[in-house]
Amino acid sequence: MSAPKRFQPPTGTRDFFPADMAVRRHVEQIWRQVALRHGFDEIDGPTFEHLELYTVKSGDEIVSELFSFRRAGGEKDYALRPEFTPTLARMVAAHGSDYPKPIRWYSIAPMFRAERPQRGRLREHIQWNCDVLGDPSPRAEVDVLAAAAHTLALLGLDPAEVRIRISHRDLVTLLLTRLGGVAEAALTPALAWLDRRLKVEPAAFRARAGELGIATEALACLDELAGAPRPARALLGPAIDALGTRFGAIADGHPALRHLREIATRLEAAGVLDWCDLDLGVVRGLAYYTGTVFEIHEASGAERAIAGGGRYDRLVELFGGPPTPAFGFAMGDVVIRLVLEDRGRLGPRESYLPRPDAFVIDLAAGAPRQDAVLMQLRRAGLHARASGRSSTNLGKLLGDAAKARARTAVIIGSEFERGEVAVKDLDRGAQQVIPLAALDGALRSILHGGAAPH
RNA sequence: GCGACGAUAGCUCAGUCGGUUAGAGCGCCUGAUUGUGGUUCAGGAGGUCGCGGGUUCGAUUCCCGUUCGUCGCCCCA
Repeated sequence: MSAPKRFQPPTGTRDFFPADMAVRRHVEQIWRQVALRHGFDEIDGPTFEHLELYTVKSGDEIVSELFSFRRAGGEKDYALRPEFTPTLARMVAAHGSDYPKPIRWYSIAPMFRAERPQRGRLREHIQWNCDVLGDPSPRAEVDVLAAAAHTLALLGLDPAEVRIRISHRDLVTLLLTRLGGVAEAALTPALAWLDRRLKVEPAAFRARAGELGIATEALACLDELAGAPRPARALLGPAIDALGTRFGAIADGHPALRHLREIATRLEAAGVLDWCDLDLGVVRGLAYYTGTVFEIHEASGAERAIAGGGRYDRLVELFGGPPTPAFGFAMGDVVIRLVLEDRGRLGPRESYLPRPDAFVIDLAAGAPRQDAVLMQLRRAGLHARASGRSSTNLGKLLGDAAKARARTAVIIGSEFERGEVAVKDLDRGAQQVIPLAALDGALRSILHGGAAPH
């Protein structure tokens, strides 16, 4: 026999052993719970798509960032999905008309990218997408943003720790053209450079901005509006309060500003406005965004963006569907988990594993009666486990029960001949002898917090 | 695709200025007169020092390569 070959997981991927999986489920369950409560239906699509789905808008450069492949002997190019939105837009373009508008869908699924892993970025991660399609009004934004804020709260974070930074591409464009003097042709590179504003040296930023034709007036305004994001509450007041004296007068009455103010009004009513900042520095790199864009960041700027999203009113049309305004966002599991760890919001990993309702111990090791009791409990809907060892040492078996974090131990001993078992509440230590026929009820009474009768 | 740094027990790490049997804590297994746990005590198992090559009398230690990881660049979904 040849020497065994040891395999490691591929670069940038993760193995989820039980405790890690339990933490993952903790986050996913909150995502799912929020989506459900907010009226989103779950969908999914293929894990890989035709490569063209991603290149049609972004050009061929993006291929190097995708895992793309071709079936042996085949001629079609495929790619593991790097994001969900193209799949969603494709699905809506094909069958969106079958559903009443607005469509509110979510998905929780793995996404892939071929880049070198670094903090907060792996080659495979689990991503939650939440989208509203067919509603051009600010209600779409509010539906999504409220779900995002609700999620942050349920994860144990508060508005002092994480901020939802909201922006609008039309406002940024207006600023660049009217105040910055940027020509139409230079708009796209100017927006792209803006996206990098906080990642490069201020001097380097100004130098390149000058080349792009962005006037110093606009840069000063950006420093004011994007350097220190102001609470989105400012949108409830005059335009000058929200956008400053220079830009406020120009933007006053602009549809984009009106849109943002309507969003703010509704966010206030929903009780989530205080999670939000207005930050025109948020542009987002993706080409398909058309209006409102936002990112969620840890307040101190630590870690990468926790989530990001925006309006993509043209994308469904681009994939051959009817004109369908859309707004959505995506949150990955990697960064949010880092933030929760940074903030000490995650307990010990093991604490997320499900606790067995009952741990069945048979003092005559290996007897079939143990299987009978286990199945009785399982048929009654309880989570029942037993030790894998063949010991009859009750102390050790109770140790196993404690290690499994079981809530009760069902001990099968000599009483079994009389049709009885001992039931021990492992959290409180109390123990009683119960007829087998009454076992389910006795366990449920313990599990539901009722103190065992003394 | 590029750069820096790292890899010793299941986990977190110490150590070897190149030299006999490589250590600790935690975890795991066994036991402490055979029906009561998460404490204690005593034992025990477990490492080709990531992998491959080179230098050397001798390499876990030095050099090169490689894989994986961490952090950054590019890019950003």
